[in-house]
Amino acid sequence: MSNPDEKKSAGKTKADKKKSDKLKARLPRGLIDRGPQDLAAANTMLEKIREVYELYGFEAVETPLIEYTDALGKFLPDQDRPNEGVFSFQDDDEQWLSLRYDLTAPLARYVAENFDALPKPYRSYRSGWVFRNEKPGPGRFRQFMQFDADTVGAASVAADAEICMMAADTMEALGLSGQYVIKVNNRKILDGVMEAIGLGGDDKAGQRLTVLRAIDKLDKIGPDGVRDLLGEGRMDVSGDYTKGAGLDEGQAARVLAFTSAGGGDAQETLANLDAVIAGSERGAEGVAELREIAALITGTDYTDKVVIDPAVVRGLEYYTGPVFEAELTFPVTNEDGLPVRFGSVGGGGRYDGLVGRFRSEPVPATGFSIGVSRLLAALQLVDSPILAQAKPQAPVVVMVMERDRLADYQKFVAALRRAGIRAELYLGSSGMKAQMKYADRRGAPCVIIQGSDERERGEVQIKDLVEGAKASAQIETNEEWRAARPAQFSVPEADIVQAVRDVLARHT
RNA sequence: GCAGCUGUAGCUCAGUAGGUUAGAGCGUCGGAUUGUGGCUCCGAAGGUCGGUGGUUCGAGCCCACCCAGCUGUACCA
Repeated sequence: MSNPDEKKSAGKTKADKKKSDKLKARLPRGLIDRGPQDLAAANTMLEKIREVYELYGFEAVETPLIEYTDALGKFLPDQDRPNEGVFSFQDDDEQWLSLRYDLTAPLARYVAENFDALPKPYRSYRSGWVFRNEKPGPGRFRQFMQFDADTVGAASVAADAEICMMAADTMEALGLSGQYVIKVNNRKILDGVMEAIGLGGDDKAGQRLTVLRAIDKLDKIGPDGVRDLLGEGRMDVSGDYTKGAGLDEGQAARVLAFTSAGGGDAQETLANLDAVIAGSERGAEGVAELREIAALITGTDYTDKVVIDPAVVRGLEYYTGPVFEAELTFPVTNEDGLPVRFGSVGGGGRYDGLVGRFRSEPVPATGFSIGVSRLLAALQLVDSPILAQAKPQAPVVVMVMERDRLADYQKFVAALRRAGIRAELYLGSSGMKAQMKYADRRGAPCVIIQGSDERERGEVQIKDLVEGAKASAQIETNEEWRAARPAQFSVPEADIVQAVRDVLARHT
């Protein structure tokens, strides 16, 4: 070649120029790529959930990722900040469209639009990506997957109870037996309490919402923190101040009495709640509904799995009755060994008003949503055996020794594929060593080698890479390693399929 | 949005009170070994020191502003 210096400097200037022009490959924050292991794990999980939902008689339905903005929420995007919270954009005709941020609002739209054609109660499930334009955090992404089941057109709390039992069965199917709890509460009780302390009426809606959010943070900031948020406000450790709901001490005490009404068992909790809501008609209705749910669950397999917890409120406004939350009961730590606050991995409740937005008559509905991405992250952090069994099998690699014999190699590959064995021909341009490295990196169970020597004998070499790796532990020098050709044997061409099967059988 | 912390190679990080050509480990690629993945050894590629401006004879280091990331918090229809 020419003068290396000259070549180097010439190459460098060129590369520098090129580099500054090049796009930087980067992923927007809060979004992730998923590799083969992640996909296999997620698919396994989705399949388990789907089986449970099917068993309960729910049918599949899919709606698009994009909806008219007004179908998702109450208002059009703020002209100045159209992407606040959701991702929104305008169609050709200037109508606002948004990426869905949950699967409930699109279902309500679907049911309303096809109301007359659907059997009622309509029971359906669906999974898919949803999008939120919010600050991401551990286990929180801007695109994530949910798996929902809903019963529309059934006002009975039997529908709510069924949803809870199905949520429990789903967690069992995911191998989380004894490691989760489905918490149930009823919005009407809290509404009753708020009514009783003078927070009823439309003009107090904002204040009621603040109370809901304060209670929602109970497990994070404790009763004292909640008390501050119910009153004047709270200063957190970072010095950030959150304005409170402005309740007086008596009112706050009343709310806190409600959240701490949980007893040793359902009967005790219900009795405590009766006392707390004394005098509120709406509250009494809520307790009665909870009592019915308890009656359907107590004494069954679900007694310890589905529990009444008055501190569960859910942040959303649209819930009108029973609300549910699925929570993991084991501690989760991240890669650095630090504890991670996972919160709930699923939630739901009754939303009797949501379909009614599109129709003149009210339509009762209840449903449950599993945060697939978050639950998957939790399962991965605890090395769940459910995911371990989902490892994809890597292909057998047929190596290319003689460039002009590609047709022969292709025949080997085809024979393996016909036998249902994942196989591929090496399609790169490198030599044998690189091909071995490639196969190793792919995780191939074995490679097929046929050079001129083997071809003349009508044979192929099969090298078992898994056994070979074990053998390498005993071998010190490379000379020895290469001479020994560990875990390698020769078979007639006609016996390739059977020989590979034998190798695969050894490693599964 | 608010607050704190952090930005040096693909990754994890050194970088001495401002002082020549900014380093290491891992990873990547190549060679020793033109037909054998591991180990070992040798070598190479890879950097606008987050950006801009300022102080200085001189800035990866000091100052200002900006940007990005992380953590907490708020919001999350």
